[in-house]
Amino acid sequence: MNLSFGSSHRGSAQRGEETRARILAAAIETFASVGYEAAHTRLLAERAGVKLPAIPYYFGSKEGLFRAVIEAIAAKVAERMAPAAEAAQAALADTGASRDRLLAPLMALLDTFIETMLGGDFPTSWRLIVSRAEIENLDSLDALRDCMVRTMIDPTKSLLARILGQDENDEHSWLRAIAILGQINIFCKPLVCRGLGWSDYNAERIGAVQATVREHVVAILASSKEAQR
Amino acid sequence: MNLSFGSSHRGSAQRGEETRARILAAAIETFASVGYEAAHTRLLAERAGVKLPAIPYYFGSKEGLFRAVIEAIAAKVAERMAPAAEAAQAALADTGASRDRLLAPLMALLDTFIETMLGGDFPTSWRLIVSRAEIENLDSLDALRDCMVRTMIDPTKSLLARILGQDENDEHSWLRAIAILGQINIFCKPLVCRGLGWSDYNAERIGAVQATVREHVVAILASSKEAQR
DNA sequence: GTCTATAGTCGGATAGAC
DNA sequence: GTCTATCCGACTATAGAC
Repeated sequence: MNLSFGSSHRGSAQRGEETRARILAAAIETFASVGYEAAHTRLLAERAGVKLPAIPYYFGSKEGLFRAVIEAIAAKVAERMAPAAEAAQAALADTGASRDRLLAPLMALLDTFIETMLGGDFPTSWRLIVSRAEIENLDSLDALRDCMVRTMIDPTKSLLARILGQDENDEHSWLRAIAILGQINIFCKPLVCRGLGWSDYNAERIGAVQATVREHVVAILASSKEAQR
Repeated sequence: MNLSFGSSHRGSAQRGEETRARILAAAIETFASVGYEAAHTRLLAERAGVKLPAIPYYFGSKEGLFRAVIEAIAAKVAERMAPAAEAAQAALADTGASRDRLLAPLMALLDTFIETMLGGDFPTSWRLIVSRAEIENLDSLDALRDCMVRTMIDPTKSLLARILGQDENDEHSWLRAIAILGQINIFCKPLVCRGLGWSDYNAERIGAVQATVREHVVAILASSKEAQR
């Protein structure tokens, strides 16, 4: 009996890695659905199909596990945003860039962000952790916050300011960028999704959100252009 | 000794009311700063300057206290929004209302909402509880959610749709209203406030947020009007 | 109406066998 | 690398004195 142990000396390190991954995956779901405090170690262990001591063993502590969860999500966001973020940086580096040369990467950045945050690769549970990150005060959340500022807020602000021919360090430039990103952010809330009668997002619904935001951004840029004349 | 008891038979009920109010006020601060789970009854009692059993005595349980906190905040929001919400309802009831007859209450509604959420009457701690309400799943939060939908989302959606001459029940009308309110919502996050280098909001900063949102709403309405021609 | 004392439960982390 | 068993501290709520 217990044949699987016949070759256990070979894959033991690998089995450890797999256990670690299983705990991490279950922890993402659990922290998202019940929150940090209510995600007791016993519950986390049960959902992962491991015994309780596996958590301190692999992650040091409950907060160590949460930190790992946050880093995994931030890495996924950064990976999905990378092409759009690099295109934005490239356009900004071009000091003589035309309006259209700047507008295209801005729209791509916003579209990709919506697609990343609402799309199937980014399950509802992840959105909840991001939402919590915005209000909770755990040190573990810094990684996620930095990721958001670097990949979204800063490029959006700079592209908008450059298109409008304004100083990108003006307070007004920051306010405008934050307001525009607020339009996307609010759709990450499950309350809003449900309020629309949507159980979850799909390609069509994501497209509708993208269309709405694009329409608003185009309008904002158009009216400011008019005001300049 | 203990002279204060000399006339205790007269004001005992009143003293009870005052104790209740003190617990409620301290609970608002505490739930906001550390969250529901981490706001232990011992901490709540200590912050209120009362002994622990006073909480189950006056509010039944910890969640009863939280429910009372939520209801107090929802009542305050409803009170501050009442004049603007009524003006919006009145304009919507006027089936032949002109564009300007609808635009003014819309702007007043948004301005008042910004003023309510970011102003001094609504301290940072309250904003945090509202933010938590959007993601947490406690039954106690329904009162606050209903208040927000009734006083803000629904009138904003209807006014925008009427101004644009569109069906207010269209999905697009909802998406537009939610996106616009998302611009305000994002400024409620302490992370955003701090990110702007602002320790807290003041009259000047609230004015800057109002100006940004107004500018965007005007642009959105203007460009849609153009598209209709 | 408010207190002290305590009951009863459950939290995270660890020691040590296998 | 994973398990069983257990520790110790902290939690909410209540009982009963004053």
